[in-house]
Amino acid sequence: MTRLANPELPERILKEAEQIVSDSGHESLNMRDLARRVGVSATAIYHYFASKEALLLRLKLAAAEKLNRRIRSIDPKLDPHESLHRLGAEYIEFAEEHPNLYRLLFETPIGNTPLGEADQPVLYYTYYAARNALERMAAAKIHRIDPSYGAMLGWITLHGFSSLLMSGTLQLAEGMDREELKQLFLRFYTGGGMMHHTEEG
Amino acid sequence: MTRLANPELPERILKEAEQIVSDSGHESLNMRDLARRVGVSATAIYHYFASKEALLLRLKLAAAEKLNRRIRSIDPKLDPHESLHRLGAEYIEFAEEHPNLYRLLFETPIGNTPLGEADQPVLYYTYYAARNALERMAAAKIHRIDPSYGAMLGWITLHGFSSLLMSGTLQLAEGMDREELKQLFLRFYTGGGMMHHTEEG
DNA sequence: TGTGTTATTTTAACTCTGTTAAGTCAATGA
DNA sequence: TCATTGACTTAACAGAGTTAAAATAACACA
Repeated sequence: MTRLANPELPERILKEAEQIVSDSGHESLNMRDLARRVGVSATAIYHYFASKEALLLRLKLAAAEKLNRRIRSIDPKLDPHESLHRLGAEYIEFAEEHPNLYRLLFETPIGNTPLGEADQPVLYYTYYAARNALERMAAAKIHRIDPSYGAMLGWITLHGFSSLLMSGTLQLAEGMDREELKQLFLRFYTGGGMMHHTEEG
Repeated sequence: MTRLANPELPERILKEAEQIVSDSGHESLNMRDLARRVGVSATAIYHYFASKEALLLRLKLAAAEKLNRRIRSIDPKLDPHESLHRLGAEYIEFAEEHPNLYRLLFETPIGNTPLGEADQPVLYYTYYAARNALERMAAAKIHRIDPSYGAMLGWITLHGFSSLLMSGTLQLAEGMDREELKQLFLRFYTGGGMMHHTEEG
């Protein structure tokens, strides 16, 4: 059966695949089903992507770019403290809006293929952004933590929040409000830490 | 071919399956291979476990118990602050020693089966332990954060650290020492937070 | 001791999924 | 015009989860 002209098939495959992953999680991506949706035979995909894993890796990078775009949208003229706060908010909101993309980003050691060197910056963007803010703070002598370690700590807490609450592994404990926890978290993350905060005390 | 007596087959299946998952990750658990190792036909497993997913769920609970045992081993006579610190150390060390079990614990929304109510406490043990310490602190008026929210924040950061660094998604940034980050993290987590710590500054 | 019943396990087989091999067909360029 | 290449398709294999049916072992009771 003759196919109607298929402009930019690889793009259409990627788009549809992202849709599926975003809707249902990477574990339910299925080559045959994907092909059917795109309107093409299953093996056609292999003309453009070496394997399912390669395709997932492309989606992973696309998801990272999507998150990074958000982070880049933060007004660079903000003072570093406010920058950090907005970074956290954007990060968490990305995870809230696209939990399955977030899972794809961090949950899968996609096969055993570690990403190439070239892709690292794409996945480390949050870290670099946080470090940048901390370096500006250090320059202004606002505090004394090492920016590299500090940025890592910041990222760690952001990831903890996003992963633990958004992945569906875990509900909130009884009587807890997610929005409230989020606000508390954001202050905790940029600010005083667990012990110094005064909240619902 | 006659099978030699098979005392407690389900236990042997579980043990072998845990071995595989712990060594290679839950994604590489394979019913046929598992059966072969145990020395039994593939379908024999289904006499004791309804499905692969059910088996993984058992392993997940077993992994949770393993972590909880560690937490319970903490001397209850410690003061709450020291308790929290030890809790963090045990948690992280569990993740370091058994990264694949840790992944099983938090990474898989095993199929769509949310755990039953009865299993929640097993998976929330860390949270309860942290909350208990914070309640003791609150009682002693050491600080004023709400113990429920505080415990959640603590767990979130512990999970962030364990997940981000242990899952292999991510290497340490250049020039960073894992042990150093861990120590810094533990002080951050119980103590002052990112902004108040003085480290390598 | 024999015999019926149940528990335990095996063999065969089905389905679904990733993937490879081989073929079709249209466009293209010498 | 014809060989070559690109963009696909159909056929088919292998591995994995799972079910159905058959075989064997264990056991309870007459």
